[in-house]
Amino acid sequence: MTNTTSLDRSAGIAVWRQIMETLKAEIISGAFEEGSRLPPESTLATRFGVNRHTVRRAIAALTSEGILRADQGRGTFVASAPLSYPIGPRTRFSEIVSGQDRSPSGRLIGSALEEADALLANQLDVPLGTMLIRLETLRVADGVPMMIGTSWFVQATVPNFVADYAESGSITEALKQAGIEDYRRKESRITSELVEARDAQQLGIALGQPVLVVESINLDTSGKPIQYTRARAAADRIQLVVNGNV
Amino acid sequence: MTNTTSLDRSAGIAVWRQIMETLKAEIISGAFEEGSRLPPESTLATRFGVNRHTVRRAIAALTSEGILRADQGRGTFVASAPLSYPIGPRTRFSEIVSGQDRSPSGRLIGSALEEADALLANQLDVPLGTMLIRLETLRVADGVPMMIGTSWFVQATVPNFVADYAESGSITEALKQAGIEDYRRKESRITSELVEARDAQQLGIALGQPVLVVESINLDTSGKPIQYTRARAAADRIQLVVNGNV
DNA sequence: ATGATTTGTCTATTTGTCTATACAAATAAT
DNA sequence: ATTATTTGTATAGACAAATAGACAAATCAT
Repeated sequence: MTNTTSLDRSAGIAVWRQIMETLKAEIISGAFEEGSRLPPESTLATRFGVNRHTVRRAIAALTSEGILRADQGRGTFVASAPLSYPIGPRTRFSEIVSGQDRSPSGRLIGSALEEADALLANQLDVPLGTMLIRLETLRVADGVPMMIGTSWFVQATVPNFVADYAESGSITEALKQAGIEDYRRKESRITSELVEARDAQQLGIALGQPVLVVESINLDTSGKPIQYTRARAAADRIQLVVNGNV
Repeated sequence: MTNTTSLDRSAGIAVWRQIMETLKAEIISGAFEEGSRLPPESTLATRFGVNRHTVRRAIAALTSEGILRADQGRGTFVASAPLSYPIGPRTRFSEIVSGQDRSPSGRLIGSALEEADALLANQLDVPLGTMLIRLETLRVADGVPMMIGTSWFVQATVPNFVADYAESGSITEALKQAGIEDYRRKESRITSELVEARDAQQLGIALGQPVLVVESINLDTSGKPIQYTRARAAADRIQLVVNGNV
């Protein structure tokens, strides 16, 4: 097996982690099937041009994630190559988002109070340190988790928001309770990242998989930002469609 | 001052790199505008709960990427915010990039003739087996590879396309040569994948990193599809901005 | 049973990262 | 001019990461 992945020793990323991620990507991509044996540590060490102990650390990390299992004398095996929901034709992002703020299809999985850092303060156009409400929601379609959303609101403008949202299950409804009758989307910024551990668990996707990240800002009728949302969706389940007449 | 991004000291990722990525994300998001001054190193050090030297290393990395510029005695400034790529019905890469004071350049890295398979035939609304021109282009901004695009055209409608494109470096120009004066975007479908080996090399990113994938169809004035494009961009370099509703 | 292979453990050494402190050099404000 | 602020440079120590070598323990092939 050849080694296209070269290690970067000055990138601020530990070598064992680079090896870990390379192996993980290969397992995910199907280069090693579930139950199959990995090359022995010594072989991997030569392949990556690295000491055996460094490979061992990478393997240890993957073992603690449940991806590998090492048996003394036998070898190291792929324990669980999780897992993709092959849900046929891709769900359209717009279908979910169009119903997003109105139908109670979102599950509240957490909320918190926190102070605005530089990024949030800028997005919501408030001073640093302003108290914000953070809302974590999970969108599910046909029993399959689709999207995790984190929304921030300025606490002062929507004081009783969490309770209202919990009751109605609708952001629109909860905003109405706070006297905000209408709002519109300012813009959405779309990018993509590797999934974080917590999101991976919630979405039921493997670490090392990409997620689509959509950051959006909603404005009230006067143009003041009232909501900043960062949604993460499993990239292999969701496709975002932008029409020409936007 | 709080920071939502907490530092992980046992993840195999150097603290300076985590700080670097946090700052970069904040610059991209617009928390610091181009030309504006960053908080002094000592302030950032307190904010991240870290020694000043660690912040300095993060800043050094961003400086060598051309994102920051540090002046002794004055402060550290945002030199050039990473690129945003707003898409819409009439957006063309070169227009956007030139609008942001970056010099556009599309490099032809390959072309071929091939028959339409089921997917392409459907997208371009032609019979199976129709001869298509496939074009591989690499977009570069300020010397940094931004995006790889694969475009398919129906050969019969643009017979001399490859030569025309090679000469002008512009798809719009090459289409004009074929008598197509104007076109508009029908829709764009956005998703994300793990980068493929060839793309990784062209874009200069590591395997296992995510890419944004934008599939789009351009129509001529009569509504006939003339171009189907599948573009891949390094997710940490390009951000899609969509105005209005997604 | 024997030997080869493979993972597990241990110690030692070198290199990289982060902290701590101090001071120099350039700039800005007064 | 003087002072305060801010970036640049230097040194030293604590700790993590990576290398190196050696050996034990389990498994497999013969």
